[in-house]
Amino acid sequence: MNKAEKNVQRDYKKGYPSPSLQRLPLYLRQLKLYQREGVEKASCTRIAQDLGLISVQVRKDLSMTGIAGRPKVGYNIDELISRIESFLGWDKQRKAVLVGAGALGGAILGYAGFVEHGLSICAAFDVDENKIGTSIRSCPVYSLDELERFVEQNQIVIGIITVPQSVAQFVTDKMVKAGIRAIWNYSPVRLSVPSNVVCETVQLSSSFAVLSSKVKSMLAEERKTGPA
Amino acid sequence: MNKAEKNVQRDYKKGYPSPSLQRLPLYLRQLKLYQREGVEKASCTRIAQDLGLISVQVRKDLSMTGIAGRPKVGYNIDELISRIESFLGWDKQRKAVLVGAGALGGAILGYAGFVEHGLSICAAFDVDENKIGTSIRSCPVYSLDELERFVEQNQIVIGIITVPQSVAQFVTDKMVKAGIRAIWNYSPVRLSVPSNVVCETVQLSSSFAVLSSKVKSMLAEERKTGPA
DNA sequence: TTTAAAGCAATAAATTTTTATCGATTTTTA
DNA sequence: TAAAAATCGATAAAAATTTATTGCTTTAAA
Repeated sequence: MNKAEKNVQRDYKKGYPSPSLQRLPLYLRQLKLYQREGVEKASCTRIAQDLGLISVQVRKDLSMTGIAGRPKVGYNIDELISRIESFLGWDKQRKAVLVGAGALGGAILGYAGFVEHGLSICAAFDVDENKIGTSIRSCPVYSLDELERFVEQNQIVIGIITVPQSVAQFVTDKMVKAGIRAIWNYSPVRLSVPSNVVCETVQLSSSFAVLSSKVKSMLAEERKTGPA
Repeated sequence: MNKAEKNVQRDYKKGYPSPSLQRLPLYLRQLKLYQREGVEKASCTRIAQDLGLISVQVRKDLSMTGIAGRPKVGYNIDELISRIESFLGWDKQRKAVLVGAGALGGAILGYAGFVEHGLSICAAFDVDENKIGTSIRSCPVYSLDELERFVEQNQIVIGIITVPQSVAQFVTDKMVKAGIRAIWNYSPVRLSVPSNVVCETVQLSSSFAVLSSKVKSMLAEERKTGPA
């Protein structure tokens, strides 16, 4: 590894383990399920069982939030939920805009779950004249030209990118210029952003690659041992 | 970890490192970019640079596919592409159905990229009478009642789930019963499937959790050192 | 009241994944 | 034609992540 490569890597600041962070929403969902069932306490053993994990991992993950559990009892569900939510910053609403009011954009606007994660999508933007002026899922669609003004006036923090890959970097630059600080990117391109802006890309094909690999080894297995 | 927990874990067969698998589509995309530019060879150094990775990691990842590179030159791009594609099984089309012809389903049907990954979505299914009989992105929408017959008659391997979480397990069971062997799940529920069926869940909230964590540490950093 | 069981917390071990190093090979340049 | 530079492939080291172990605490049952 040469010096240039080292600098690339060092750009990311060491925080919490990413696999653990990614499991937190699973716990949250399960805990809310318990909550709806009227259960008040949950042990790691129980949570692990219900999620197909093992208890020590759950315990270690949850310890990130600083919660204390009681032996033989577990954690208080209400407290655990609010601990996780505040750990992720999901306890307060963060304002967002979405650019690209196509099918994918519409799907994200329509997914109610994100509201529970503190994501408040205030407006969508597009260049399509037929969409501008309409509402999608009660979210107004404006012209992309108005992005900058809107972001400034409404102190938007998060930008969601659901445009075709050919214009993803262009939209990113516009967002950055407008003052967006975090970008949730649904396009498959690697966006370049300044160091004071964070970015997270959803790679659907990565997920499909994992599935494909599973399929391949399943089929290979069957050729050896015969179909199930 | 008790015995029951051990069995849960052992259910998955050890294959290739999942992080490596997830990077393969990134390489593929970059390589096709080179290809369109008319470039014939690419070194790990170059690929790493363009993707923000380091060369040894790229080299190790690509070695999964069994490709041989030449020192000082790199890999032949055409060959590397077909190696990756065949490694993932993306070189031959696999037939799929999609259940849940809502916004998310429509977005997936509309994403042309998946065709390049060997994913051939033959039909969509829904229970909404207004959708049944129509076409979305030139993909016919049938009644969910017809799923089983269609899967059997057309030898469908993959099922894509884009329904609300409340019916995800119900749809899964239907798919399994019909003979689907792989499920790509876009709902946030953990699906239970028999051991001869593989399943991969897209967790959008996990991605958002990572972004949220980045935002939190960015903001915390700024409170210490002052805004950029 | 004692004993047993469940489960948390902390620490240690194992595993997986990433990164570094080194020798060999190919190309380019002197 | 020899030396230098780039990069592969393999192996070793380091770091990150997962899993195991141990001791202590709380609850419940004998």
